[in-house]
Amino acid sequence: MANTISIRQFILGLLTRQPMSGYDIKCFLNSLSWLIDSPSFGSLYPALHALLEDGLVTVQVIPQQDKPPRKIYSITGVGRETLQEWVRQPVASDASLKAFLMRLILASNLSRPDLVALLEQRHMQVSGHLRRTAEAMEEDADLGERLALGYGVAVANAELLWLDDALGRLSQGAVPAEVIRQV
Amino acid sequence: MANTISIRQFILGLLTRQPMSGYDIKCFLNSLSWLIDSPSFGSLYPALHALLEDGLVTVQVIPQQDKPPRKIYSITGVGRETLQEWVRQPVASDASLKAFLMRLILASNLSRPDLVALLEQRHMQVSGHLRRTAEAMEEDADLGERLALGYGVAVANAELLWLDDALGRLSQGAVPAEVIRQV
DNA sequence: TACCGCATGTAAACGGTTACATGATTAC
DNA sequence: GTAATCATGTAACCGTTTACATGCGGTA
Repeated sequence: MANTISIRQFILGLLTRQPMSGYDIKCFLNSLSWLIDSPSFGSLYPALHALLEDGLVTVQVIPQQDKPPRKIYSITGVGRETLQEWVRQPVASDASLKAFLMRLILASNLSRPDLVALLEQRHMQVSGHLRRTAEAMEEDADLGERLALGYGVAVANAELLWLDDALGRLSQGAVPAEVIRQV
Repeated sequence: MANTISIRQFILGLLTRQPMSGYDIKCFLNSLSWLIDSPSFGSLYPALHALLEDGLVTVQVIPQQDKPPRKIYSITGVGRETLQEWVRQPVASDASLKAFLMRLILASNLSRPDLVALLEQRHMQVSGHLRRTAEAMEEDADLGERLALGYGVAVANAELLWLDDALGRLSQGAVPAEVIRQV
């Protein structure tokens, strides 16, 4: 059960899309920082070094005039195997929205049944939270607690709608690329 | 700009609701763990000790037979002042959903204009994310990225609907207690 | 017998941020 | 002149989790 995704594993997954430098990864993650955490360089570069030492990635150093050389990292065969091992194991039942989103971003590394399983797991978890919250709602609660609970319920319902929609398309034989609902 | 809420400040805020023991706080936070992080005892107890040393809370030790004594913490006058100082300062523009929810849970410590300001800030931030995402959507993106973005957009829209609703009620003169939308 | 709930606490380990260093180029 | 973009990296610091210690009562 992998509850927290270490940035090590996550950036390894990102490198399946294309070879990237640390700076590239940072820029990409910054564009998604409203959904997931964007690591600082202070954790990003050491993570890349660790992956390199474990043989999960390789580097190609591209010198530039008047600038430090770009170091382009590529995932290796061993890296892909290691990623598969991790990405296939089930999400923890208390996984946060961010943790789920990090896995979703790596959807390209999933087979269709695995993608369906990921979405179904999230559906079960969110509907479980909702059910338990509805039961607890009866009790007298403080203003702030009720506000936060109401907010959370609204978000959870939106999640379930999206998941139903996506799972519906997948079950009707849609290829993963057609799962995305138009905004 | 307080982006991250330290558990110190947060549990200080929780103590405005009622005096509680560390164990009580943990149980309450566990019930909300699908929305916000529930700290471990290893950070909860030291946080309580620190608040005590700073004079922001007081303890009342209640002995029990065959069990370690319960230590009930209460917020002091200084504690309330310190909390007010913190809770009034604006949220960081990159605040996460969790960070916002933590503030919302402490809504009872806010005046009505301050509550309105908190909701309006969240509204601006979320609609800003949405706008920027729509602009970036045009570009060719990977399956996982589009899935995650679609998911995030769905959640963000649900947030805006809830915020519009709550702000609408507040502007029509509803007291904070009536702001909660029926589920 | 073994585990869960109650109830507190500490120390080591871990993962991350912050702040620094380097240095050229372009823009306000 | 000051800041931002590009591009890499290190070290100190900080908050949190994990794992441990203690100990009784109820339950499966």
